[in-house]
Amino acid sequence: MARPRSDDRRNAIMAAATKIIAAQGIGAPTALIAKAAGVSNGSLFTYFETKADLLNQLYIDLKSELGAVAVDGFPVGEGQREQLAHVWAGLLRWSTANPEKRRALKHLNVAEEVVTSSREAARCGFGEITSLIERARENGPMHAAPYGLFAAFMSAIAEATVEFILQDPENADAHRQTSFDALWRMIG
Amino acid sequence: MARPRSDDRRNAIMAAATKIIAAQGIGAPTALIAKAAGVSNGSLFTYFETKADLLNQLYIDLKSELGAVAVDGFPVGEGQREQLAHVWAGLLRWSTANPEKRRALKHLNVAEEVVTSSREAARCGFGEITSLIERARENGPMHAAPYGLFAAFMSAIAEATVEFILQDPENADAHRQTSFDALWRMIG
DNA sequence: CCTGCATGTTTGACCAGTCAGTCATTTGAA
DNA sequence: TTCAAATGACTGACTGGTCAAACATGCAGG
Repeated sequence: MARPRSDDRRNAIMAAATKIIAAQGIGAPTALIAKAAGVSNGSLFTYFETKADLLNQLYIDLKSELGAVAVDGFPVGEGQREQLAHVWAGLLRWSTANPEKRRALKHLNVAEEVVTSSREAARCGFGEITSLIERARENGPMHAAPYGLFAAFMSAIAEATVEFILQDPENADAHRQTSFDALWRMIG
Repeated sequence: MARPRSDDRRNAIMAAATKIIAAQGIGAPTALIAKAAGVSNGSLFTYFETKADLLNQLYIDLKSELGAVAVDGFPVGEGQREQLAHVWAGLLRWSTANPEKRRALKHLNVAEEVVTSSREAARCGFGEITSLIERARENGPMHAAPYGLFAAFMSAIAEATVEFILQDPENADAHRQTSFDALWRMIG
């Protein structure tokens, strides 16, 4: 058998794409990504059918990683406030500790090339978080609001907080606390 | 004197750019914008030095319009809650009534081509709103939070709300109310 | 009223550069 | 030797921006 199509290469391309897209946005040339991955540009297209395919895969990958990190070490026995605080801290920690991944994800979030089915696929990594949120708000003033609206608020606040922490990292903890308190006040 | 460089043409290009950029994003070819404006592609570059110049002008234009609309009919004598509700309603009304302008603005907001000085220039249309927000939160639990963080929360929530209203226009009023209540709860 | 000229504007074919994706050729493990 | 995998020069499509020619307009003098 010939040298196998290694997953290592795939991952190298994904990692390179993360870096390049974080720096240059979705418009970055595939040739640059291939080069950064130590791969010929022709090879890139044996691992990903099209550029759009690469972007979609990367989106799912990053989003899933974010979801997984946020529920890691989930405090099962605790109250809702502590559980949500845990998830909140996890989201912010990953985003601030992996600025390139976050930045790439930010670009992918608004990219037209990333199709609906990819967005749905990525959502399934957030099942635990979704149900936590549902439970947390069901007795508060936002119980009647559609879930999507509330989820949009949450991720919007998270996004704004991360943006702010990256600008002012010294007060990261304070900003995290401020944003969580604001979020909790919003819930009820 | 020969036919003057009409502002009408400039505006036509701006309007066309709004439409095309809303539909295709920042990457839309200038030729398409020129065509939609009923102008040759060469002419476009007599009104705007470069594509980036056009994007910056358009950004300032749209953002200023949004700011102006939000403070239109500002209820000077009323309480802070009513004042903020007025601004909130104004922001959401403009955004939902002008989906193309909003969509174009959304693209421009994240465009690298739009430089810092343009963003600053656009901010001055929001002076009134800024001071209102400062007054509104100065006695609440967010009084210690940096202004930028709070402003980011606000515009993030507004953005999420608009997105949601456009998906579910029948319940626009309910969503507007929900989001304002959430915002007000956040303030204190 | 017409004609010719000067001034300034509009035009669109064109240019140079860029990009995603292809494919004939090479490589190297089995 | 065999053959899947890797390569990178190449292609065709497209883009922002240019520029020489065409055109509109106002005016002076016949």
